[in-house]
Amino acid sequence: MRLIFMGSPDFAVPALHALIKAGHDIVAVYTQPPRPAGRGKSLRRQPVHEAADALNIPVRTPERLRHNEEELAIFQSFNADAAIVAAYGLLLPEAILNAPRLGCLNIHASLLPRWRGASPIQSAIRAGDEKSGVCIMQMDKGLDTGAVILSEATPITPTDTAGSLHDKLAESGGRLIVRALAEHPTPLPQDDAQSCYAPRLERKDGHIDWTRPAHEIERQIRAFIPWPGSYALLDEQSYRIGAVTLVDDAEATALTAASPMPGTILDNALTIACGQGCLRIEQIQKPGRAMMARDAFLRGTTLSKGTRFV
RNA sequence: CGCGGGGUGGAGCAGCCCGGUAGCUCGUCAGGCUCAUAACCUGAAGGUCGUAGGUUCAAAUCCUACCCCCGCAU
Repeated sequence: MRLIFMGSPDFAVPALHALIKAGHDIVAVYTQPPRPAGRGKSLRRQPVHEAADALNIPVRTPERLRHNEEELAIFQSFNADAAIVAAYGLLLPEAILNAPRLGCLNIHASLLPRWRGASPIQSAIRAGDEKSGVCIMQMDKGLDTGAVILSEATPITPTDTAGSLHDKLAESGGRLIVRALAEHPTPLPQDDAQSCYAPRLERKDGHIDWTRPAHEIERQIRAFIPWPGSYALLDEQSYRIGAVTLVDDAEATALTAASPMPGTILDNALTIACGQGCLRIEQIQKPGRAMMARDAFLRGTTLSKGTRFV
């Protein structure tokens, strides 16, 4: 088929490659404009942009599509059978949605209607969901509200991070979109009553709230790897926490017998009191340094017992 | 020229501001003590202090350039 591909981050790249491998004709790629990124703040092209360049596919990077008649005309002129959208990052106005013969199909990294929105992968892990997945939907006006054409579930393991799950789902997305175009399954409307939202994350969301239960903090830390990461403050400085393990109930009960304030360091093994239970820091990163294991960290850092992360 | 923090024996750090031939904790190796040990004691190996220049009688320490790593920004 004659397709327009719209996507930006790494998540969308496997889908682009899968479509090409399946023999589809990608007549144009839409992606976010190059943005200042990385050290040096130099302009950097989106992963999809890089991939499209490597494939010699024309790339368009409009700042917006709403109220953009000029871009709409160009979009229509591609005369595409369908547009495939994967984490593009821009809202599509109705005129765009209706332009291709088969409309616009979206690859979304959750089992809709659960986790509509910008951070479906992180949200599923943080909430403790047992599975996540990918949905192909027929896009409509709303935010991730379109009827679902195909879906594929992926279990979330106890050691999954957003990074590891992302990679599985991105690949799943590539498989599914190819199937959707080949099989034309009947779209199934979403049950809005079962929906929930996954808001766009900010750096600040990574600040660990030690008053929450230990198991929730553990999930957040995995959910926020590699971004935005989780951190705690000690002496005005930000320490990134890379991995923790839950302390079993018996030990936790003994360690927290004195009802320490959440965030308090309980022993010489970096065990931290939480709102409920406690957990042990396994990987930690101090300012300006690389992530390191607990024992390495403790060798070069003197922490008096009783100090508290905030 | 976006801002800031780092690169010191295998690991993590101190020393740098106030130049004077390298220190701490741990690891490694050997020996000792011990029923035994991740415990303790003794000893040893291991570093061109990121790279290249410069200043100086003398540079990890001051100056210049470059390389690599980390954080802010999505």
